[in-house]
Amino acid sequence: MTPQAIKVACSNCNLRELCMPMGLSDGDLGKLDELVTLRRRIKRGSALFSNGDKFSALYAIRVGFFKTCVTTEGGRDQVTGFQMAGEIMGLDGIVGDRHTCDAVALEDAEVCVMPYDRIEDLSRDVPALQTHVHRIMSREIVRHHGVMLLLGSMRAEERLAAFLLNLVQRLQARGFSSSELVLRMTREEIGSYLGLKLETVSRTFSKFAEEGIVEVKQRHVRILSSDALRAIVNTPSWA
Amino acid sequence: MTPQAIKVACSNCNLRELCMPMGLSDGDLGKLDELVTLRRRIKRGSALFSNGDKFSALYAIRVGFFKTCVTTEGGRDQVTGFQMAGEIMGLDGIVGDRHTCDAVALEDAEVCVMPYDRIEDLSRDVPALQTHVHRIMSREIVRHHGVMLLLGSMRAEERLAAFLLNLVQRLQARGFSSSELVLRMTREEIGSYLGLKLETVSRTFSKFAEEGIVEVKQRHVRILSSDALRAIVNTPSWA
DNA sequence: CGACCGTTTGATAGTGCTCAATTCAAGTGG
DNA sequence: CCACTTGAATTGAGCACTATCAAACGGTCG
Repeated sequence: MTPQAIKVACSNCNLRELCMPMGLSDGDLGKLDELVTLRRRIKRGSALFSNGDKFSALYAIRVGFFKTCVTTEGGRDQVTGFQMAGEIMGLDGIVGDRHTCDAVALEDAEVCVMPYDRIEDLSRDVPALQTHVHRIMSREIVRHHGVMLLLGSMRAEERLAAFLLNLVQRLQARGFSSSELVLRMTREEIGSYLGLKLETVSRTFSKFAEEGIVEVKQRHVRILSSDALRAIVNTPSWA
Repeated sequence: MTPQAIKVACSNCNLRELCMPMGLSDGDLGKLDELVTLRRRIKRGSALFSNGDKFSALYAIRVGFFKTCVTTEGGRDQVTGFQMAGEIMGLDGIVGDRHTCDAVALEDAEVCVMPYDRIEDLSRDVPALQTHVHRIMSREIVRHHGVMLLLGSMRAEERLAAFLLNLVQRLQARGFSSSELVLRMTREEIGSYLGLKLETVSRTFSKFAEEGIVEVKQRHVRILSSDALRAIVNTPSWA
């Protein structure tokens, strides 16, 4: 077995605690290796899949950072999420056999391709995988509830604070610093995700910086007081 | 077989085109009847399940109308959706084995209880059911993308127009009028869902009425021009 | 019939948006 | 190597939209 082949296997992947294999026994984990038939590289700025594309597989991010966004005929545009290593993309395509959003790489990336029909077959044989697939989809639904809370009831500062806390929390789970991060997206993309204009995002960053909560130099952000951020999120303006 | 027993069966349910049995063959449909072990009545104002409750089943609405909402420690509150006959509730509970939102009946209701472990077992035997469960979850994810678009990029009029169109479209699929409807929720609940205050919802209704787009008498709404509503949604204010 | 909850409507204030100018970082080509 | 171009980020001023506070109205159900 070549080193190359070893690297493909889920059982040896350093993301196995976060990604598809999460919670599977060693025995089941071996079967999962049949699932990932292919890896695909996506250059920064290009799409892994786009609205209207035929749905055929789910994708696990190995390296890189993505945004997903929906667009309407009317030209309305909305970033629906940012995805990082170990996270699963493509669930939107199951219901109508076509993707309904775009998945765009914000930096050079690599994904594991998991053909959907194989997932269905394999999860009939491996109950733990079946459960896990359900969990992944349920987690996405619960995540959306959080986003609705954010978009529906928070003000600009609260939204940005929640956004930063969410990002560092996910980065920390991947072994990165919980106080320092490099944003992979523009102010406009952050704004779209948070339901704000880019100027408002920029101003809010500046405000946080003035208050000594964060240091911001372009896309480099250092969080000086995550407690302050948490207080902003947990203490609604009307309280 | 008593008439009572006949009514329980999915195979005889008048919602089978919309609900869990959708797209299943007659043979598979018979197996589905094992799934629904119990029906449960919920009085108006009380909860089918609440945040923190142990997750054990998914629920299909037979009659009635629900809202789902999430609440934070900080006292923030957000309606995440309104559900009507034939729709599935409880998917949020899968990931953490506990429900993360409340499902409250907005009128006297009745649901079919589908124990989750049976769903998992049965969908291993019935591939069509497995696919269908995945589709239901995927549909929920795609629906959330639409809500994000609404909350993230629309103004009050656009949100309310989109809300009304969505409601009548779902009601029409259930055989109701596509121009007349009775709102089962308060202005405050509509506002929470749309990220607006109740006064803004009320004012926007009045504005639509002045413009001759709808007739509004309390919770009775008659849509006079769904084209006008569509135009409001499809033509962003900045266009 | 009366009390109460939900709704409507008005006046005012605040938050975030729009338009616009400037700064900054990183390439690109002479 | 530096002037130039380009895209992103910052900052300012004025305004539009929605929230807030407050009062009056109406329907529903004990």
